[in-house]
Amino acid sequence: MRPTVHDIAAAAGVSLATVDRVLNQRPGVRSVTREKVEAAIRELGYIRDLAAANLAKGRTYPLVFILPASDNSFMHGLNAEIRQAIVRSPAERTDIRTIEVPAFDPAALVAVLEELSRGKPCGIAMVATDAPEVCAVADRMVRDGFPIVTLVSDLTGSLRHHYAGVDNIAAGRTAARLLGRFLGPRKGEIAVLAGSMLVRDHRERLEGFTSVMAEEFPGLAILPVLEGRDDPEVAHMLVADALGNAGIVGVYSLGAGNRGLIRALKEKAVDRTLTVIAHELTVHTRAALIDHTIDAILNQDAGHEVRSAIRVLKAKADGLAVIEAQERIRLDIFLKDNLP
Amino acid sequence: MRPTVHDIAAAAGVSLATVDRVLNQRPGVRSVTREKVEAAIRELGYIRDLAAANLAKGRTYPLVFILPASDNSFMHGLNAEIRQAIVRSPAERTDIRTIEVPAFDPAALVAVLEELSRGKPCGIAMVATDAPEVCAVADRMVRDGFPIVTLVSDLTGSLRHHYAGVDNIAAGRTAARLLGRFLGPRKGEIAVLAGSMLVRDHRERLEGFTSVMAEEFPGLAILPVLEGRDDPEVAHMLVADALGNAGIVGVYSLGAGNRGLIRALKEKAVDRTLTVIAHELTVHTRAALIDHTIDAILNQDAGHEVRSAIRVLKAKADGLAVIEAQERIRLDIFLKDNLP
DNA sequence: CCAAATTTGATGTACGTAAATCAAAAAATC
DNA sequence: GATTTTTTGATTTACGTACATCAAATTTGG
Repeated sequence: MRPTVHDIAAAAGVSLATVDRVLNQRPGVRSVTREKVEAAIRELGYIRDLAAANLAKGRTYPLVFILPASDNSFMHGLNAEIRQAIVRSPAERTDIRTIEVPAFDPAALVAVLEELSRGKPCGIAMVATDAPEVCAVADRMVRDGFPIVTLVSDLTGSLRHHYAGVDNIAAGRTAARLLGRFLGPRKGEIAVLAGSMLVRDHRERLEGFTSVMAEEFPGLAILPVLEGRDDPEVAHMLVADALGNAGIVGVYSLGAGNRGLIRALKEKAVDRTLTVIAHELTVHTRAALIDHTIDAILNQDAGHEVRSAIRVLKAKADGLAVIEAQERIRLDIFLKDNLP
Repeated sequence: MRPTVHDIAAAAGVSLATVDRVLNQRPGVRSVTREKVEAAIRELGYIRDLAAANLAKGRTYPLVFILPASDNSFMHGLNAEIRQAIVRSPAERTDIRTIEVPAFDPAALVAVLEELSRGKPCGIAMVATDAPEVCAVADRMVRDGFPIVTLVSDLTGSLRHHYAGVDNIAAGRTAARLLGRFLGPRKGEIAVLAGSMLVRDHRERLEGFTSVMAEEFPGLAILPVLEGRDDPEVAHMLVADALGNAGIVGVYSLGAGNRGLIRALKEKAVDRTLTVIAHELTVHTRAALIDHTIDAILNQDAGHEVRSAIRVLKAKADGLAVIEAQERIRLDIFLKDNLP
């Protein structure tokens, strides 16, 4: 049987009340006695029963998710996963709420964080806009004891406890290698469709992509990046226009707005053998993968990200360790054969 | 606040004892009253607090992992993950033990299951040897109320509650497409190295592989399968021998024993441009991926499989739902750029 | 309508921890 | 040595559920 508070009280020769004072760092214990108790805790290998403690305290974990107000499939999916987590809240003792902030707006995010830091949430998960002022507030809050994890998009050089998202440089590198290998000996130009170069994940994907392309596939030249603002209409226009260039042999779409990309490909490239790699598995990209319009999809699992963020925040709130391997968000590579 | 047993007792106009009798299906309740209580439970949306219940019952989850006594990297990794889970046992109320059985020996597995069915484990996870007699015992135990999940290797047509492993047909298909696309216009022969065609996962990988190859890459011919018995020495010999065939342009290694494969490749194929796809990420395959001896690795995450099996077994023991998406074991595709 | 059987209520204890109160003991101060 | 302060002990209640016991009420059978 696991030792209980009673056992350590007996072992240390003190009363239950004193053990409780030590365990919950309440005042009124001489340091000699405190050490006696701590010794007993170590010797018996006491670990408190979190479930029993939470029951006694009537504890819940108030968590806040801060999300950008972006209207794309991925953010919708992320929202849906958070709603699922809210449904599971009773069983997990969580109390989750979401706050929407304008996208790419550091000031708005800072304002929300400032507001939260006056409150009592025991954990914050945010899709971070990567700006120094955001980083500064986040770091201050971390130092004040707020568990903070970044979700999907990280904060450069921040003290945040954890990043629940994929390694976007690796994603870009992987895309480059897949594209390069799929094209084999073919030479030509590669069109890159991004959302905005102001977003960190997009910049990083591009960075990874261009570096592998330069190092390993010198026969492929990257054309100037098309910024589709994650908007299907804009993306459609840009890609349709770019496909006028007959030298293009491949496309890498590293952001959202793939509906527009797919439409443009179906209109303009029926007769051509383009190799296309896109990010994010949606109904549209899935269909395009199946009908060979797209050759591979790189994906991050929003459900995994949300569940991971919650697990990590709870663990940090309790001062517990996390299982690193479990919380690593993988870059999923989907070909038409391994779709879920 | 969540409703408690007290609330439903009050709402149904009965005593706590009666509510308890209904909740824990104890006898001595008229069906009229039982229905009154059940109505109150539904109306108030009562869900019992599992943590409190487990505390009151002093419940633990005795789980058994049945593993083949195979001496390869993957099984060692699986064992290590189970040991990690055992370390976490106190916090998770699990009580995990492992049993080793001879590999590919249905009778031995059946004997162990029979033995367990006389005992009290609340859940069994097993790397199944896919034989009708195993399936029969497993199904009987499922009907008797034992939660059973298959791990890594499934039981054809069984009633097991869950399979914690990858879709091996999809894995084979994915390998074929990767190999086909990487080879591009090249024509030639493909060597396939398996462990044993008696193992279901290997059969399935081969099945998926050959079907995609036949459908989509007619220029590539699959040579007769080399059965390396998951043994590096045997694999080395077979591959070294096969590489005498100058028509070989690609290799698919769908089992273990990759150390031998890699050695053979380094000895015999330095001057050739072979495309190689292998299963299972180990120190050896990882190094080979980095030095370009291998082009892609397909992997199943043993840690994820073990944690998933435990979550599912606990949920089944409690009659709870599982999060399907969370328990789906993904086929990881590693290129040298997205290694963990 | 009475006796027997069944159903229900009332109550208490337990699980392991948190948290509070009040009294008792020990230590520090003068 | 008396007084104040600090430290400790003893005890209780609570969290939400499980489970056991015994008495009281109700239903059923004859």
